[in-house]
Amino acid sequence: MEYDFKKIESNWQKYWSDNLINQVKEDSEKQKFYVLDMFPYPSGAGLHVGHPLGYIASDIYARFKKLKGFNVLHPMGYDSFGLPTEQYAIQTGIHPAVATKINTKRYRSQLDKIGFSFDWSREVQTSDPKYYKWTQWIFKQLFQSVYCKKSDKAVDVLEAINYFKNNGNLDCPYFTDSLIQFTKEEWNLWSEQKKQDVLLYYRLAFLSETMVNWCPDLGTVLANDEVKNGLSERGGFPVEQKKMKQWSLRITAYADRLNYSLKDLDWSDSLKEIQRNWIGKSKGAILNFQLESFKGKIDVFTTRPDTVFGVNFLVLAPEHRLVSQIVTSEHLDSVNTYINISKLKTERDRQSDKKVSGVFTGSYAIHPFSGEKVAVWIADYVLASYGTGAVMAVPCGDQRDWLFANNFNIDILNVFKDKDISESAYENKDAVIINSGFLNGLSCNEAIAKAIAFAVEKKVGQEKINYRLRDAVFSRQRYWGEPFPIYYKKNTPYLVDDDVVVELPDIDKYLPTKDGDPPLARAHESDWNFFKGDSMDTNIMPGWAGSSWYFLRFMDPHNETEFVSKEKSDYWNQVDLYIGGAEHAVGHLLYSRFWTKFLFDKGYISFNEPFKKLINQGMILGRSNYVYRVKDSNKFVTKSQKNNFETTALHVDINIVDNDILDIDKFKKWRKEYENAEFILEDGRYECGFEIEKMSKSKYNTQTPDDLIEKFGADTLRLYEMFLGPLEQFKPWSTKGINGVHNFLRKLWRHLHDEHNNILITENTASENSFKTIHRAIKRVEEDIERYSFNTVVSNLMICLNELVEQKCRDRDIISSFIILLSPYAPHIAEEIWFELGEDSSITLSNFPVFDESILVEKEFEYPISFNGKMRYKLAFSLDASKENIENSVMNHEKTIHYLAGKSPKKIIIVPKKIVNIVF
RNA sequence: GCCCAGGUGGCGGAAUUGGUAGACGCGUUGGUCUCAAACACCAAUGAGGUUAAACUCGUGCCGGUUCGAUCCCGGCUCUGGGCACCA
Repeated sequence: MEYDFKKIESNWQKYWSDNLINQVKEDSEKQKFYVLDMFPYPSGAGLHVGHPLGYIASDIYARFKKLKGFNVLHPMGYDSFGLPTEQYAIQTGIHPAVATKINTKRYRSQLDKIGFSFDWSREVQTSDPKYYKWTQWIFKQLFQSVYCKKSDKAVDVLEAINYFKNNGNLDCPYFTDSLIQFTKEEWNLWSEQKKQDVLLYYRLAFLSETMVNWCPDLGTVLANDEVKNGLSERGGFPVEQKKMKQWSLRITAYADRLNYSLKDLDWSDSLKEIQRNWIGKSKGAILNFQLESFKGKIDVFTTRPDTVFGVNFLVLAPEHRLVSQIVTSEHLDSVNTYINISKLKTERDRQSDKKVSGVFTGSYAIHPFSGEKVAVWIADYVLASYGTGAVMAVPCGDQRDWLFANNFNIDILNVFKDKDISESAYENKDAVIINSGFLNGLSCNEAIAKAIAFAVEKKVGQEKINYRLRDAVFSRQRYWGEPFPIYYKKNTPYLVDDDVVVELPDIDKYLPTKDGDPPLARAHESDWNFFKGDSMDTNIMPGWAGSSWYFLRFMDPHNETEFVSKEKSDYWNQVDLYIGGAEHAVGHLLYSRFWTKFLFDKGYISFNEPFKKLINQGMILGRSNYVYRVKDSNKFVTKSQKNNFETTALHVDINIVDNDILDIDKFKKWRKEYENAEFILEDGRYECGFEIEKMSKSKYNTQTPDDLIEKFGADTLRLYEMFLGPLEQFKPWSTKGINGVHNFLRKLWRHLHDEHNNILITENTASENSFKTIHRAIKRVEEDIERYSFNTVVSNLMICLNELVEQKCRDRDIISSFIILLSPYAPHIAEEIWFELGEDSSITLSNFPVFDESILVEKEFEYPISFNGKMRYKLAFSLDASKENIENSVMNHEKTIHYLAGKSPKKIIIVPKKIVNIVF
C-alpha cells in the first residue's frame, strides 16, 4: 500500500481541530514566543501558491518553538476593510460585509487544508465592530493627546490646555508646525470654538486644511506612501494636489524616535534603509535673510551652511506665503502667471518637467553674513512642503542652483579652492572654503560648525534637523472602512462618548453624493447607531488603521472592556518573529511602530517597538506562457517561427501548457474564439514563449495551493515551498522539483511500512552509525531552523533518511526522533506515524530531541592534503596526532612525492582538524 | 543621480568563523526489474582533456591581501529593490 496522504491529512486536520490542539493560553510557568504573519486581505481571488510561503515558514517556526518547550502564540485573522471589496460592491450592489464573509470563508478553507497550527479561537477581523470599536478608541486617544518635546512623549491634551491658560504658547514644549503665537490673555479670551481650532495644531490626530494627494478616479485622498510616481498605488490612477480639510496623524512628532530606534531592530538592512530614507533625516541649519524693503525675513533650510558666502540668490516655492507680500508691482503679472501655471501642474508633471523655470519677484534680501543684496526668485523646483519652502541658492555647490543660475545668466561665485565649476556644481564635501570671509581656509565640516556658531551668536539662524516625513493623512472619502468617532457642532469636531462604537451605517449606494460628499453623507440621522451635534463625520479611516495594532488584539481578542489587558500584553509582549512581504516597508510597518510608541507613551503597553525580528519573504513569481497570434487572423505561430510574421503575444493559461508545449486541443476548448484556431507548428508541436512575472489572475499564470494539495498533499506542498530556496529570495514558481520532495515522503512511508501498510519498527537495534546519523540531523535541523534557513533543513532531513534507509534502521528511538524533526514541516504524516508508533497524544505536544555532542565525537579526522591551496588527496589521522607526526606521514606519502615533482617544500601549514597545505 | 541587496553547473540551490567549491533535489544519460510501461533501485553527471588516468580551467569582470578567497579589501559590470527637484 502506498502513502495515502489524502486520508492522513484530512484525519489529522479533523483531530487537531476537534481536540483544540492549537489553542494557547497565557502560562506564566512557560516562556512565551510570539510568531506572527502579516494578516491577509481576503480578496475574491483566493490564495495562490505565493501567499502561503510566509505562513508555512512561520508555522514551521511556531511548531518548532512549541517542541522546544515555549508557549507559542501563533494567531491569524483578516485585514478585511478595503477598496477592492468596495469596488465590487459598487459594481454588484452586494454589501461589502457579505462579500467579505464569503471571501474569508474561502480563505479559511484554503488555509485549513495546508495544516497550519493557527489558534483560530483568537481570530480577529478589522471590519468587525467589536474590533474597530478599539481602532476608534485608539484614534480617540490620539485626538486627546499632544506631543511634549521636553519629556519626549505623548501627553494628555489637558496638560497643554493648562499650559496655554497660564503661559500662552510662548516657549511651549508641545510639538506643532503652526507658526501661531498667543499669550495667556489671548487664550483666555478666546471662545471655546477658537480654542478648539487652535488645539488642532497640537493634537496627534487633527483636522487641517492642507495640500493632499487627491485621486479623482478613486474619489479619495491618499497618504504619501499610497502614491507611487504620481499615480495611486492601487489602480495606477493620476493623483493631484488639492487643498482639502482632512484628518491627519502627527507622525512627524515621532520622526526622530522612529528613526533612532530602528538600530535596535532585527530587520533586514535594506528594509531599515527604506524606512530611514522615508523618514529622511537631514542635519543642517535655518538661516534668516532679512528682506530689504519689507519688515520680515525669509527663513531657509540648508545642509551646507559652509557655502553660505556662495549664495547668489534666494528661491521661494511658488506657494510660499511671503510671495504675495514681496512681489513688486512691475513683476506682479509675470509672478502671477508663473504661480498659475505651476498650480495647474500635477505632482507628476512637476517631477517629470526637467526644464528650468522661475521668475524674479523684484525684491531683495540682505545676506546675514556679508550684508550684501541678494535677489529673491520663485521657482517650482523648490517644494513648499519641505524645510521652510525656501532655499538659499548656491550655484557653485548645488547642481539645481547651478542650472538655474546658468539659465538666467546669474553670476556664480566659487567658494571652493581649486575646484572647477565651469561645467557643473561641485557637490562633494571634501573641498577647502575660499572667498568666504572668516570661513576661508576651513574644510567644509569645520566651516559648517563655525557658520552655525556665527549664526547663533548674531541671532540670524540656528542648527536644525529636518525630516522628509510628512504627517499622515488619515481620512478617506470611501465607504468600507472604520467610521470616525467624531461629531460636529458648528464645524468643530468633538469625540463621541467613551464607550460608544460608531458603526458603519447602511447606505443606498456606495458612491459619493451629488454634492461630492463621501458615501457616508448618504446616511440619514436615523441610519447611524449614534448621532450627536449637527452631523457625524462622513470620512472613514484608511486601510492601515486596523492593521496598525492587530498584533495587540490577538493577545486578548475577546476583551470587551479594554483593547488589550495590560497583564496579557505584558505576558505576550513584542512579536518575536514577524513574517511578511516587503511591500509594507513604509506603510504598515511605519504606522504600527508609530502607534506602538504612542500606546507605550500613554502607559497602555510596556514596549515601544512592535516587531523584534522581521523577515520579508521574497515574492514567488509566476512563469507565464505566451502564444503568438498572427495579426488580423485566428492563426497562431510557434515560437521559433514567430519572427516571420507580425504577431501579438497573448497570455495563455499555464494549465494547458506542459514544458512550454501547448496542448492544442485544450487550447481550442479554452476560449470560444479559439475553437477554430489554426496553428503554424514545428515538428508537429506548438512551443510557447515564457516570461517570469508577478502572479496574477489576468496573466493566467497562477497556481492555487488546492490543486497541488489534491495531487501531492499538504505535507509535500509545505516541504516543497521551503525547499525552493531561501525564504527572503524572489524566485520563479515551478513545480519541476515537487516530485523530489514527494518521493522523500513516500520513501519514508515505504521504509516504515510493509506491503499491507503495517508499521515496521524494531526495539533497541540501532547501530552506532544510526545514532550518528540522527544526532547529526538533530544538530543541523535545530541550528538551521534557528537561523531561519528553512530550505537547508529539508536537505538535511533527506540526507538523514537516505542514511537510515541504507542502514536499514527502524529503531523506535531513532525513528521517533526523526519523526519529531520532520513534524514542523510535514505535520500530518508525522502525526500518523507518531500514533502508529503507539503514542497517544499529538506529536505537537512532544519534545524536540536533545542533541548529544558526545555521539558525534570522532576519533580521527580525514585531512585534505593540499598543494599551494589545491586539495589533491585525503589522509586520515587520529585527533591526537602531533603536527610532527602528521608532517612526517604526509611528506613521506607517495602521492606527496608525486605532487612535489622533485621540488622542495617552502612551508608546510597544518591546521588541526582543518587542513594540511604544502607550499612549494 | 543617490542608497540597499545580489550574481555559484543544464535548473532550484548548498558551503554557519578565510580551510576539500557544487551538499540536497530536479533534469539528463546508461543499467537492473518488467511481455511492455509506470514505479522503484543502481551508476554517471561543472567545463576542457584522456581508452582510463595525469593535467588544465572554474563561484559576473579586473586587480590586491593571504600558505589558502564564493567569503576580506579596491575598482568595474549586470540584475532586482528603494528614494529622487528633499535644499
